[in-house]
Amino acid sequence: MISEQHLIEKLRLSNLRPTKQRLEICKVLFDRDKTFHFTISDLSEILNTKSQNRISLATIYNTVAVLRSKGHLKEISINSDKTFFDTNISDHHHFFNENTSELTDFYDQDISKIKIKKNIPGKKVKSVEVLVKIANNN
Amino acid sequence: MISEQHLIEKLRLSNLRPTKQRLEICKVLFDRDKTFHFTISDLSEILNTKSQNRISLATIYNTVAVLRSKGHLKEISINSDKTFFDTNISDHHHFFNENTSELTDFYDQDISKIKIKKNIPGKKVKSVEVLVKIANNN
DNA sequence: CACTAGTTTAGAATAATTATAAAATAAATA
DNA sequence: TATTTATTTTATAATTATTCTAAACTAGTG
Repeated sequence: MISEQHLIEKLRLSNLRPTKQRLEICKVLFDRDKTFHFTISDLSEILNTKSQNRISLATIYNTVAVLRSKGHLKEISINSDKTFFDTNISDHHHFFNENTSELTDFYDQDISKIKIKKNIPGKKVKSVEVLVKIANNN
Repeated sequence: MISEQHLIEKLRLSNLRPTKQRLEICKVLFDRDKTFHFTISDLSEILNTKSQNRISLATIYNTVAVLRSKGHLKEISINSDKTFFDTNISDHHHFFNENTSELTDFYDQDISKIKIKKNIPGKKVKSVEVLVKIANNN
């Protein structure tokens, strides 16, 4: 349970005005126990069933984009028709179940330390993402 | 330099008729020294400048899809507006340049050995892909 | 309260991809 | 070789996620 005050702080610290819409979206995204993997349409559906005052799709896109740019959400590198986001912004990785298309997190302790020995001159590493594709044994 | 005969074999072994269009596409894809990373629009552009008899976009989509399903091409897990494919179907990894959207391969010798310490019961690891996002220093 | 910069919104625009269904063609059969 | 059948190609329309636009709205500041 995260207080509204906490969410307001979070937004303010990123120079984002705590508007009604952003607070509602943030409540859905961040007031939960477990990591949340979602697409815009997932989020949109939740918001529209949950609350009576509908938030426009453009606002949902805008808000998710700005939260991502401020580092509160992570975009997951998966090739899909829809973009996936993750509320878990720590360095972690994913299992992708090829049978069900479901994602599961795994963390640094679940993988040997990754060290990239090659570097590209003039470029800086922004992120290292590991995607482990899994499927049924049979 | 791959002979036309070799490409015909390749197609036949996958139960694909070696049509004029497929042979032209396969020549572009597989008759090269280095790995080829491409999007449909890249491929389309090459085919249309290279040859006088234009191949329809639908055929390019169809052919790439069928080659992928037969295991001759790999779809790369990147979240982008366009889907990337790779003629290198072996297990290997990528740098993704966020400024130019270009991909660069890197191989096992360029990264410390990856060992996944977590496993999902009843599931088998199909692939481990590492995506390193890079960007300009400034 | 009044101002300003930031935000929301509906709807239009864009663009990748998929679907459709008719025409063309490769392979199989006679 | 001629005929038949199944596959493939094609132009075009349809679909769909995402971005753009510009007007209306609102939060914060003085």
